[in-house]
This record gives sequence, structure tokens and C-alpha cells, in this order.
Amino acid sequence: MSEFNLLFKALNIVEEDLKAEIIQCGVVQTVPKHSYIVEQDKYIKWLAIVISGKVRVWQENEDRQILLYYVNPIETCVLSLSATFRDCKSVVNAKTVEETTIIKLPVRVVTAWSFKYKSWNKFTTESFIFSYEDLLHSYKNLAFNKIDKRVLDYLHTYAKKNKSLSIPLSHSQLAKEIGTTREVISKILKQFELSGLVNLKIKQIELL
Amino acid sequence: MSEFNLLFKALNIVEEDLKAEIIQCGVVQTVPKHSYIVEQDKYIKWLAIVISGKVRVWQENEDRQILLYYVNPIETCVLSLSATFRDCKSVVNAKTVEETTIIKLPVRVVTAWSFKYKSWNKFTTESFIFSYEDLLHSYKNLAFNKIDKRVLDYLHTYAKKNKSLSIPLSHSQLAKEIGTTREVISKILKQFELSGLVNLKIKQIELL
DNA sequence: AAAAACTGGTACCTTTTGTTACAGCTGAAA
DNA sequence: TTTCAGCTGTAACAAAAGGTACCAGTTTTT
Repeated sequence: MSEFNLLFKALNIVEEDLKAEIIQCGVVQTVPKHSYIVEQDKYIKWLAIVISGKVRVWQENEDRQILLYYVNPIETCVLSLSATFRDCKSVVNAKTVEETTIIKLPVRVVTAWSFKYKSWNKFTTESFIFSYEDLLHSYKNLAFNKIDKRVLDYLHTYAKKNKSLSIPLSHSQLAKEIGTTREVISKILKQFELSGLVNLKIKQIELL
Repeated sequence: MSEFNLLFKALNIVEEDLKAEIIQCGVVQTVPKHSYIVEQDKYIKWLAIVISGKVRVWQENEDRQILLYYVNPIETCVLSLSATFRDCKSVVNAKTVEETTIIKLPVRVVTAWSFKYKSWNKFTTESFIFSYEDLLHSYKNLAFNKIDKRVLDYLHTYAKKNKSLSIPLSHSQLAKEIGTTREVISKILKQFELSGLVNLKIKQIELL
């Protein structure tokens, strides 16, 4: 099935006019792994919807990072979605984790769709709601939980989303997800191992 | 001017049908200070829009709190807005700071408006975008800044929003906004005073 | 006016988190 | 095979933040 048809099906887009508009102005693009999709402080000109692959979205401050979320197939980054309503610079970075196919839609064209097409309205609304709740959850987690709890949460969430108890991350990668340093992660993982919570291998953490 | 007309004007609601619907199902209510508008884990049945007064929205965990945002006149709480699209329990608390007049709209009725009325679509979209960016800013702040910086940020933001260099909060109230304890705030404010950044009085912090 | 509750100041200690420094290990490239 | 960069482990130390305790004003309630 073509990328467009995948998109139509996943978002329940039935309006022929909308389909035509998307096909007309949409650009299918396959991006190699570890490529930037958006960069902090740069203007967002395209709304990108991930068809296959995965995109990591995070914030930076000096040498620290903190994960915001991953964009999975048939999702879009909320922040580029806001950009479709209001020209603005990105306050985040987004980079492909693996080879990723996206459909790019020019921001200016998309703006009107949310009122014109019911399916698009639903898509944007749900994206906003889901993303807001997700961020809220992260905020609460960050505000009230110590790092070890946050690490454990992260591992469990990762396992759940990927349906695998094996998390293929190095200590320093994990540190960047959580917003701390490698040494702290090493210490915590070691404690987890001693408590029998995990098995540690190189670039691999196995939940027990 | 009636509360409804204030609302129509502020949100640029021109559709007569929408005005009629709002007037028909909306309830104007004046709530005394320090009253709960929504409570954690309870279902949201009304979308509340603040007409005058102020509502504080926060999250709790054991004896700690952290401020999410204030809802000011002609704003609505995003979270109750999401509830209009999807029945859900509140994950936050909201309480009036002062006597507050709100217009309550039953969640079930509002759902369809965002596609039916352009002005309502704009209102919801802008609420989502604004709130998301606001939360994102708080998240970054929490992730990367130490408490003293966050306190200073809070004071400056407060001063800016209220157009007054005088912040009428006790140390323990401020602690609850930031998500820490009274002693920590006392220590930090004392340092600020010694550095000549603020003047301290009882229940009053003056930015210099 | 007396009592109670709230507010602020401070000292001391603990826990949590971060930093520095170094050593051993692993896997891929030359 | 050697080499080297990246990964992991760990110890010692430093800084940030939180907890406890107690005291002294101030405001509110009784």
C-alpha cells in the first residue's frame, strides 16, 4: 500500500477532497537514521507524520538532555502540529532513531484543514490531548520522583511499548533520556542488579 | 455587560447559533475563594471558563505540590477542555484563589462545537497550543534549573503577570508553587536578600 | 488577654545527586 | 592482531536539596 493510503486508513480519512489535497502537497521522504527532523530555534515549515520508523524528540540545555517523547508510526509531533496554527520556532530537537519514512505537509496549507475536514479535526485534537497528558505525566514524574524511580519507570514503559523486556540502551544513552549523568545511571543500575530487578549486559538492560 | 456577552466578545464568538447554545446550556456561577473547581480522580462533567477571578491548578503527591498554571479571566483549564473530547478523570486539582465567576458548560454538549463553529475551534486550538507550550517551558525549567533559579523565575513571572514587583506569598505558599519545602525557600530568599535582589517582609516579597 | 496557629530564621545533619578520576573491558576497524 | 573508541565499574569527594528541631515574632481565634 502506498504511504498515502496507509495514512488515510490509519487516520480514517474518508473525505476525497482532503485525500486529494494531501496527495497534491504532501511529500514522502525516507530519512536515514540519526538525522535531524527539526532543530531547536529553527522555524518549522513542514508538518511531518511518521509512516514507519521512529523519531526521538528531546530538549537540551548545555550538555544535558531530557527526552520528551518518541514519535511512532502514524503519529505526528505535537509541536510541529502547533506550528501549523502559528508560525514559530522549534523549542525542541527531533532526530530519527532508525531509518524513517515520513510524509511532509507544508504548514501553511494544513492550517485550515482542522475546521474543514472532520477527520483532520479529530486527528489534531487527539494529538493535542494525548501529548498534553503524556507531558503532564512526565512533569509529575520529574517533580516528585527520585532518579532511581524514574529510571525504573522508564525501563518499564520502554518494555511495555516495545513488548520486550530487553532494553538496548547504553548507560549514557539512558542518562540522556532521564536528564542525568552516566555515573549516576551506572550506580542505580548496579543497585537494581544487586536487588535482582535487572540483568546487565553491554548496551542491554534486561528486566526480570 | 452580562457574563455571556463578555465571553462572546473575548472569544470573538459571532455565530448566533453558538451564542444561543451557550446561553441555553451555560450556567453562570460565582464561587467563593479557596473552593475546589475540580479535584484529582474525580470525573469532569463541566467545562469551566473563568470570567473574573483566578483559579490555581496544581498536582499533588503526598505532602508536596507543584503549580501547573493559573486560569485567568477568559481562559479555560486545558485539562477540562480535553475532557470535553474524552470522558476522563481529572489528574489535577483546581481551586479558586479569590472569588471567581465562571461559566460552566456541560462537557457532552461542547464536544461537537469545535468542528461546528469556527470561533470555538479557534478557542480550543489556541488553548491547547498555549497550554502545551507553557507546560513545556515548566518542564524544561524543572529539568535543568536548580531551585534558586526556579524561585527567581517564578518571582519574575509573577511580577510580570501581575504588573507589580510585590509578591504577596508566604514562604510556605511559595514552596508549594515550586514543589519544595518551606525551609529551602527561606534559605534561598535570605540569600537573595543578602545579594540585594529582594526585600523581605511578612507574606510579602519585593523584587528590586 | 490568653491560646493557638501561622510565619520566618537558623543550625545541624542526612540523603540525593553530580563530579572527577581512573581502570578494566568489549567490539569494530585498521 | 593490534589499536582505539566507546562502554562499564567504582571510589572519593563536593554540592544541592531535604529533614528535624527549636526559637521567636505575628496574627487570628477563643
